[in-house]
Amino acid sequence: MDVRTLCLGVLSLGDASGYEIKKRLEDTFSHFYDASFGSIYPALNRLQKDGLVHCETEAQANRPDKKVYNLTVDGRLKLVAQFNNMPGRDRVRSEFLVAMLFSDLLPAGRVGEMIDRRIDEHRKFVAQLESREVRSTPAQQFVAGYGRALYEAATNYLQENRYLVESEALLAQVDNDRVEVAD
Amino acid sequence: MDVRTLCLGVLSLGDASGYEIKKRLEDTFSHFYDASFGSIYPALNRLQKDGLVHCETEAQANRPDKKVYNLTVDGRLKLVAQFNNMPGRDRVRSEFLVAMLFSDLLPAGRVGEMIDRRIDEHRKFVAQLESREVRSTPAQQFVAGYGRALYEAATNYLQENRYLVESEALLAQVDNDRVEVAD
DNA sequence: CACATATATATCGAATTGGCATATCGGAAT
DNA sequence: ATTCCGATATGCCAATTCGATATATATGTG
Repeated sequence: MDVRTLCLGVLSLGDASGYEIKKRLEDTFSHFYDASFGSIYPALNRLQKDGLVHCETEAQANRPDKKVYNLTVDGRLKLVAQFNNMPGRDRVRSEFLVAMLFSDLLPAGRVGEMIDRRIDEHRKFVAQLESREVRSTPAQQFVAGYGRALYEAATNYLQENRYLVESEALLAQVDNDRVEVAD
Repeated sequence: MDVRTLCLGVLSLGDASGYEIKKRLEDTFSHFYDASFGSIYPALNRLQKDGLVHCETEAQANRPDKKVYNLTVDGRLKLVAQFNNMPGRDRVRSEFLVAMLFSDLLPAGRVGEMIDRRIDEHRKFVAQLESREVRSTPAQQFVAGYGRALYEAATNYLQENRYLVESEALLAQVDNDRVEVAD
């Protein structure tokens, strides 16, 4: 699933400019997908070249012209065709978990700070999701609920198991002190 | 956090070749990080050029020479220095959830098939994690347990809420049938 | 006996990121 | 008062990363 397909998907929910596509990804997709401007704009250009989207330019005062894209029939067919393949594995990149894995290299207190911050981010995210969930389709509720369930599980896990990495960091610190004394 | 830093991290757990780094990522990191050979080998070359790792070549019969890397003092300092910054946001890419969001475009039965497969993958992953968890450090247990907690939460959520997207797909199918009849 | 999988490194085009440039407006902080 | 930041809007570009392919062989599987 590349950014082109993703753009087709977002556009199937309603016409949008590149900028608006990015915003909708941040609003609705942020917990399971994202894409940068540097990939969205070229993707739209190529989709247009391939006749999968149509573009109408709206002149704007004091801003670049707004280019509003909509799906063509070919674009809609292409989107549907993508779902013939089973979805690939999730790709996750968590700097937080890497940091936790190497928590014994972290300065004392840093691990706790990271976990506190993480829990706070999760709380904010769930609150944000719940504020939007009311007026959405079942499919959107399903995806939002999935995010909520996982963030809640993560928060619980962090609270109940943080001692595993916090005491570890503490012990490493004690070791450091001992070495310094030995020197 | 780029692949170079990641390689430093893996090497801090023990000397390894590029191939072995990839395997360790798949074993221990697979639920929260990955990297391809195409990024690992160039990363190791550059780390060597920058004096952050040292390389010893082991000749092998019928195979390319095995290049075993280990951290230099500078490399270890560099790794520790990375953790001065707070970890960035997790980046997730889930084709599965995109497919669920557009479940009304999927052929009937396909959604259920995708969810069944997904649950099965989660079950296998948890089993694999548990088989390794016994002989690991608290930090490794923490990270593995995080993965287990999230996969279990995801499995429960899927089982309890799949009706949201399966009935949706069903209704879309009914709509299609109606259109076909109307034609 | 054919085929997949594991071992091991390397290259290369294509995809993607993230920062910068451009231009203006409104609101918040100092 | 003024400076600075974020929102709006598109686009370019270097650096990074992916995914497929090449090369060569031994071992296990159907």
